[in-house]
Amino acid sequence: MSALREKILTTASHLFQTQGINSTGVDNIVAVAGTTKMTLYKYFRSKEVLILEVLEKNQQDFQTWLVGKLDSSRKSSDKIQQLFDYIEEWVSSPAFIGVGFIKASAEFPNEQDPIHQLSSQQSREFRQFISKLAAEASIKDADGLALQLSLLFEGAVQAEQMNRGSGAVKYAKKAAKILINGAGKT
Amino acid sequence: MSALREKILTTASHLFQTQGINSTGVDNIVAVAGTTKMTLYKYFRSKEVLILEVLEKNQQDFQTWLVGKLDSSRKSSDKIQQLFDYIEEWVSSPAFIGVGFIKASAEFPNEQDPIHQLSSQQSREFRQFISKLAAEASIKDADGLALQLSLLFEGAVQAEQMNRGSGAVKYAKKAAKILINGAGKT
DNA sequence: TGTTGATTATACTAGACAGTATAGTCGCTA
DNA sequence: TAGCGACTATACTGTCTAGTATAATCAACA
Repeated sequence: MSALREKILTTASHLFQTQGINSTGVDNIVAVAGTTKMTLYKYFRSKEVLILEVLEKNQQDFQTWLVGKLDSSRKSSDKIQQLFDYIEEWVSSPAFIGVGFIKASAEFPNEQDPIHQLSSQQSREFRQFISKLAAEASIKDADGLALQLSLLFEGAVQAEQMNRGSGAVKYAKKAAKILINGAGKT
Repeated sequence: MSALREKILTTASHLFQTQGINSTGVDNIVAVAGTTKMTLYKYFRSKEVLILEVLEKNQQDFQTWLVGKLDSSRKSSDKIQQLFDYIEEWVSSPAFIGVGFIKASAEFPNEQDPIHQLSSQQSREFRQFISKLAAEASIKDADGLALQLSLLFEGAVQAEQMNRGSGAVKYAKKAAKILINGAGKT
């Protein structure tokens, strides 16, 4: 894949998170990425398509990283226990700038909007991923626990973005342990 | 206070939540409110001031409603237990359209922005309110529990907005009970 | 050297948007 | 009935933005 294309994607991702999606103009993106509008529109049909691709890339990068971490776990039933350890590691890293689909669904609340639809789909998929981990750990109401953990996750990311270094993730992790240990097993 | 001023505030609040703040134009607001820009700018110096007032009104309305509900509790130590019952009632009501400061902080991520500052202040104040309830219930780490409950709250509101009727609040409530009961007392 | 493809530079269109100016309408009250 | 204040109607300015058109540059390569 073209290096310029990549550069535009990462630049857009960064600007979207730090300035907001609607507040970030195409001119702004190309200026920071060191290219021109012509090139951007060569790779992306429209700003909307760019936004969608940024969302997909972000989610894929995170999922890939997370799955890689979890695969090093010895037993699959341990994975749900370690989930928030990795989430904390990820959120605490200096490179962390937020979760795309959370911000996007807030900025595009209209349910007919393709951007909103992709956002809520990603949120759903992440919840299903957690549910799978819960099921592997023989938890009875895997979907219920997954929903609760996803609430903690989204809340923590939100809080961490609202004021950085609030320690929200640390407490989310503690809460997650309590909820996991309190969940009934099959 | 002027009825028109009130009408503009509630109309703007509704449009901000359903379409996004940045995506809602002043022309749009006055058209729906059935008035003109001249009148809007008579009551609000700028769109930014309007946004700030909408945020303040929303939070005040919610807090007033919530405090009224909680005051009917017999013992003050019961209040923290009932908090999520009322939150569920509020989120499940047809009139619910979201929480202003969550959306606003997502759309205005710049920490220097007055709108972002007000949003994060409101989030902080709500957390302190929960902390006070926790302290009244003799919970040892009141601030820690309050942070966890606020994560559940914000996560649930977010989820409920992402797809309505997902039952997120119900599971948030269950999680809250577990966390409250698991918290150490002084 | 001449051609090709990717990229740049720059200027443009068309529409949206915040905010203002000016004149007019309507109802109330003296 | 005359005046006053709240509100409307409408047109305007200036700025920003997404997206396009056109020509120029540059590097690789045959």
